[in-house]
Amino acid sequence: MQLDKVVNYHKALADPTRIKMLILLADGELNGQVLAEKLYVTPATITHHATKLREASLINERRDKNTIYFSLNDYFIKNNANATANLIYRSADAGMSDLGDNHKRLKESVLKNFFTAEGRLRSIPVQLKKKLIVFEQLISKLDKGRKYSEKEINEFIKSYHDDFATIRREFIMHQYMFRENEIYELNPPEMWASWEALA
Amino acid sequence: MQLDKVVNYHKALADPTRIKMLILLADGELNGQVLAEKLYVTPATITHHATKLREASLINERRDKNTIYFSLNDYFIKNNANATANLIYRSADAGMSDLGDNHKRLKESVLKNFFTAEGRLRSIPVQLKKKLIVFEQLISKLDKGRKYSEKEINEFIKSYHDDFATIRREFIMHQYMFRENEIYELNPPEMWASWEALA
DNA sequence: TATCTAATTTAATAAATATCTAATTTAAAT
DNA sequence: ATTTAAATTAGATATTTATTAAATTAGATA
Repeated sequence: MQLDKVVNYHKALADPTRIKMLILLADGELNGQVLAEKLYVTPATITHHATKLREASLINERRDKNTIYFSLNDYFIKNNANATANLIYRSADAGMSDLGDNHKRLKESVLKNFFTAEGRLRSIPVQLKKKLIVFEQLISKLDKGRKYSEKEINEFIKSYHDDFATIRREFIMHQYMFRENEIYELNPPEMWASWEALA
Repeated sequence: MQLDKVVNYHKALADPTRIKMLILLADGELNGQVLAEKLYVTPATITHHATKLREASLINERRDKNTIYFSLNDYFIKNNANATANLIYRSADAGMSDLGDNHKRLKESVLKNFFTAEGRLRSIPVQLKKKLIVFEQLISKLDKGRKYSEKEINEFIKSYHDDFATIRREFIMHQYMFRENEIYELNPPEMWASWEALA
């Protein structure tokens, strides 16, 4: 269940000292001593908070001699927020209606640029919006209601892109599929992390 | 200071029972008794959580006779998430000349400050937004459609900055270029992780 | 080897918080 | 005016968590 993940993400951000740490790190990497000084707490406290931020994937670390430098993990800070709305609204109006022209155009452009003429995936988009378009294109090739073994899923993804592990993980993360006892199955579209939540 | 607001927002979502309440409410309004029953807690507990959710503007209430019906406040659930990233990224560098203006101004400022008169890159910006501006400036000097060897790419980057390895890696990471069999080539701009995603 | 430095762990404490039961309030309905 | 149903408040308890001082670890460096 990803409930815990969402809760932990918010717990990580539910403390003023940790938010201040992130604000400081937005200016560039800093080590524990410096953070402690700027925030008027002891290094032990920084270690404590760094652990929580690390567990939520909000920071990265780099060691240089005895010093550990912390920096932001941009990706997770930006994208985890969506996971919350997606979790809450999974059954809500993911319906048709206002598929704006913009999105239609973006979709065309993404499908054209990220897929080869043979239909292979060139690379995984970095921008979430585009990534979801790509994933939904792949997902549309799977059968609703059918149960897939992990091996089958891997083979399926590999027919589009070599990095099947990443993509398989993201399929779960964005709730296109769910896994139970090593068996994978599509979720209903209402549960997908579709682009509409991102406006 | 909006720090408290952001912290409170995350505190409100940092509890599994409250997230479950919101998930239930996504299907439509419910009163306290029903919520208590579905979540296996007492009405008093629901009152407690409702107070926190109300303080974070995540729910609305409507009274009908003796019954109070709770419902989601869509607006705040969808929009407060951005406030966090904004707080983290915006309040950094508050002293510099790029205060929340349009992108054109920021771009001018970045190009002016991060490049020498001779066009060399002084340093790699830490802030993602600025970093992408710098990268796009470099990328604009490469030829679309042309195939580059790794050595050529290294030489090209070195003409701007000594740390060619980092920059080359980031070119790939942010999808300005792709690499195949040691050959580098520009991606179309639609694939770039451009600044627009960060607003 | 001994020493220095940054970070972590440990143990203790104080504050915050999630939950319950029991009592109280609110606003009908009888 | 009494009764009833839903919600809130108050008080108690157990858990979590933010913080610190002190001890320990992990890497340099002399």
